[in-house]
Amino acid sequence: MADKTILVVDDEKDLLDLIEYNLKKEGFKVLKAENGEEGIERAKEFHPDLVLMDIMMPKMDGMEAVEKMRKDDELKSIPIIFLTARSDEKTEVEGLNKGGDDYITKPISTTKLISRIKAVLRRFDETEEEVNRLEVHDLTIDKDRYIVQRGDEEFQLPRKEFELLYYLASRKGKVRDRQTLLNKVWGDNIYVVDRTVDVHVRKIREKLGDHYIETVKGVGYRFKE
Amino acid sequence: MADKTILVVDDEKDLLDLIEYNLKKEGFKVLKAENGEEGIERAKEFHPDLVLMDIMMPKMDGMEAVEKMRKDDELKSIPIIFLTARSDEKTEVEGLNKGGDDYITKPISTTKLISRIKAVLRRFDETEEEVNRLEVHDLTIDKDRYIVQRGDEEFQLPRKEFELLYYLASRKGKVRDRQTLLNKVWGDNIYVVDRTVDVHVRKIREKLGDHYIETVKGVGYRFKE
DNA sequence: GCAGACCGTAACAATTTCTTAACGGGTGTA
DNA sequence: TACACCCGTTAAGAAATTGTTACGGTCTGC
Repeated sequence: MADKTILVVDDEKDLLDLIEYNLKKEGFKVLKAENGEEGIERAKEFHPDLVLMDIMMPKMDGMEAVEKMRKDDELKSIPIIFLTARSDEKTEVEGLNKGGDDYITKPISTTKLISRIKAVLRRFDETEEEVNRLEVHDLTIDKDRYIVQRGDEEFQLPRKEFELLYYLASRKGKVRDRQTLLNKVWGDNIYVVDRTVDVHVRKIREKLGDHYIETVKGVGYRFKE
Repeated sequence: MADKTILVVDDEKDLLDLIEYNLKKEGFKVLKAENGEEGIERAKEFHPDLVLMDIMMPKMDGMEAVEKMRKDDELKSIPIIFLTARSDEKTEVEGLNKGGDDYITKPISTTKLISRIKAVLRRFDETEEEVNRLEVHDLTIDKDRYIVQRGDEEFQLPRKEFELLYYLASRKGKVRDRQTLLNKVWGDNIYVVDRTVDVHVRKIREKLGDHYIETVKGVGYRFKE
């Protein structure tokens, strides 16, 4: 939980400072912004782990800022907690629809604020954690941890091997020629001899056994269907 | 991405409604079912583009439903995302080699859910192009996999044989002389004796039987109409 | 800076695929 | 029947492709 950066967006400077003080005491890093526009700038620059956003603000209000963030690929996955003065159910619903992940009314006790923040961060950590897994045959290929599991065994493949395996496994059955593999796994304009793919395939087979990746002579490789 | 239909299967009505609401807001069409059995019925009827499937359900649980779907020709290629409660994740998911394409633990933020759905759809869009598949007589000639199927049999033809077969099969009934076949399958400026074609035709016949490619004496070859 | 992991490359071995050439059978025709 | 033409079939060697290993370079963590 430590080391998380939180962006606080509020036009009331006193409140901003108060929140900053309390968050820092809890070990968070804090960024501040005084309106939506500035908030988005900060977010783009620093990619905070969470945004605390006031709804009522000059220049660009919180609602609008959040809508923009949700449309921005860079920012759309950052969790947002709304702050508002009124406990008004209608705005609450609207706020959540626009893409907020939680909603807090002012005034709020700092302990409650902190616990909400931690709750949202925890939720995001968890979902983030479980998300990139692939189950093929008897393998679990976990892209978040860069680990391949088979039963109780765990294989720690080097990056390229892992990514090659992942790419093929996520297209189970489809043949891909070496050039395509290089483009997709190594990158578009990387100059590498295509036999490099062979060597990596061999290393994967060496570790996992050769019954996963099939060779299609004259064409390329394929993850076994 | 728009216009995609998503079938959500979950026994918790509230959650079902919440997910429906959020998916519709994203422009998806939504089908709902409250247990596995109903889910399969809906899937058969409407052929959704993706299924969001809860694992723990009464009547027929998600695991069982997915197994059934994977065995059903009509449904087997529909991508499935599992939903699972955090607690039973570890045990349940290990038995899931059957055919989930992803899974997500509850509770989940809607933004995360949406992004996962889009990711899976994107992956399937990319890979699921029916264009490269040819169905002739009792054969399926799949150029993506470089595999020929007949019923449960699979034939892995060498490249030239495969390409020759594919070329003829995709022009079912049309006769092509050897020179044309060489140009089209071997390439324009390849110097090869035309009897080579005969040998390849023979090999194909040897593997698949001789009732697919017909000889037209004095002219060339033809895939049987 | 050193050890070790990782990556790309080259070289050679092993394997598969392709091509050729040769022979034989069938068919039609003079 | 004899001949010409075309295709089927086979086997051998050529060619292409991949497997495997080893080596140097780079980067990283200690």
